Amino acid sequence: MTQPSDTTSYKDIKQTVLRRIRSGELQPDALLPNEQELAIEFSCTRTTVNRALRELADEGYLERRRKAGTRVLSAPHRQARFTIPLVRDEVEALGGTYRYALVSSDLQPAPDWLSARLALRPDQNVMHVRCMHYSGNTPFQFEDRWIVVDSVPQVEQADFSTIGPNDWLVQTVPFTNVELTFLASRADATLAGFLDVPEGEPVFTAERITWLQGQPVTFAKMYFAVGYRMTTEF
Amino acid sequence: MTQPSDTTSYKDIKQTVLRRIRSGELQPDALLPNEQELAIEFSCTRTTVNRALRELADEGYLERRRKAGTRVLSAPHRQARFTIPLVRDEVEALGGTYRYALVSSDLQPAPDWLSARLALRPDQNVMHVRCMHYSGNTPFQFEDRWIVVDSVPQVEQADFSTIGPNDWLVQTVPFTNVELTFLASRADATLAGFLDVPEGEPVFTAERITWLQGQPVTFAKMYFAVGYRMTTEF
DNA sequence: AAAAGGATAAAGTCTACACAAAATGGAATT
DNA sequence: AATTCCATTTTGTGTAGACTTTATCCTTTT
Repeated sequence: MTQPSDTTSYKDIKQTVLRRIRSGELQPDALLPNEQELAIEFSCTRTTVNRALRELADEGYLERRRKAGTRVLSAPHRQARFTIPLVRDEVEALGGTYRYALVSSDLQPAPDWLSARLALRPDQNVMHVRCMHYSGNTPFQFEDRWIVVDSVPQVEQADFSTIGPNDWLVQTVPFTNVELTFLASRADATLAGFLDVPEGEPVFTAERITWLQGQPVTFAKMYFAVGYRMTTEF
Repeated sequence: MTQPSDTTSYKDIKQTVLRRIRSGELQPDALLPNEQELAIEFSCTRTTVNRALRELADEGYLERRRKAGTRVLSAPHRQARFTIPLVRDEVEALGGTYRYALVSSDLQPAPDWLSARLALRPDQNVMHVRCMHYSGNTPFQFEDRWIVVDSVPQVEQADFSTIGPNDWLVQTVPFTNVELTFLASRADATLAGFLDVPEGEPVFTAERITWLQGQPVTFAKMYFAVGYRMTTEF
């Protein structure tokens, strides 16, 4: 239908293999024919088969091991991919007008819990920034962020009154590793005030730790407005 | 070090390009040389360059368009990949003993909100299953699930007293599309009872809708025990 | 029996080349 | 000035073949 050419595409092979898995023709743990044989079956080259199987493995359907061959994963560990949007984009995508406001920003020694979490040496300084993100006049997200001064010395000169710490960091320092956590937390008095919700309200929360080649860069807690949903399709 | 051969691998190219992005040598929005030119620079074939750039694009660093070329994404929309674990695996990974208990299961016409959510015709029947997942004797997750009978007729004969509806579905019906949502909800009296928490407690919640080629198969709400954290690294 | 070693099968990747598909930017037309 | 159209560039994907790497499985040795 869609392919005017008469050759077998790696996409065709992916589809066919997927169909065989779904139909039960290929049971969990079953060993697939090797690339050579599949190439003959689909009358294409091994290169094409390789790409198809490689992608299916990447998507979590198959497991491949040299010499051992390719197997159907018994419990396909399918992965949900969340694209983490920038707050501004998210607000605007929802039709709102993005507005940013700095709450506080000060330099201080890292509190113990943070030192433990980021494996900091005692007495390392951090910049503590708290800020609000609004959609129009409605609170959208309260951000509570710590930036490790030793990893980002420029932070001492940064002015967070007009630019959010996340935007500033993205422009300023690269990062290599991220740990992202979602959880539900309870609004204490302070948070309830910022988000304009009753105290005790459940608040969807994301924590994000960022490293640059093993060096901790920043820890952020993001508290979302009531009713926030983090959705993905796959 | 690791590559004994003297050829340039697509991995080398990926690393080099990533380094250039991180170092600022390649600014956001910058246009990369085309594959031909890069192939000459790295003294390898265009095929190899293609694979490197294709993967970097897939990982969210680059944007590629035919004829327009390859650009550095200004805000790399890096994606978090959550591997959605089976409850049993998750409990056992945390060192607990998994235990399952059926709460209720009955056949009924789909409630309006569900019909709307899954685009069901009026009067379609669903199997409503509620069950608990424990770690030892501690509640771990309360699952509230609806299964569309027209999509999975076998469900009328299924016995959910010993096997969880999720496990049963995985074994029985394939699926093609999933929508996954995370949110924070408030424990009402019923839920508080099941999870053994005070009423009003914030509860981390996941909703999952599954389709098979456009046909809605099942809708599930999973309420997690207090303190649950969904974490990923990337 | 257990450990060590080696032949071999399977996936992993590279080269070299060809043609396909898309979309941009400019030329031609209205 | 706007629109249509088309040549050209750039990525996308396929073929054919070779060599590399890994790890399994079998054989041999301890």
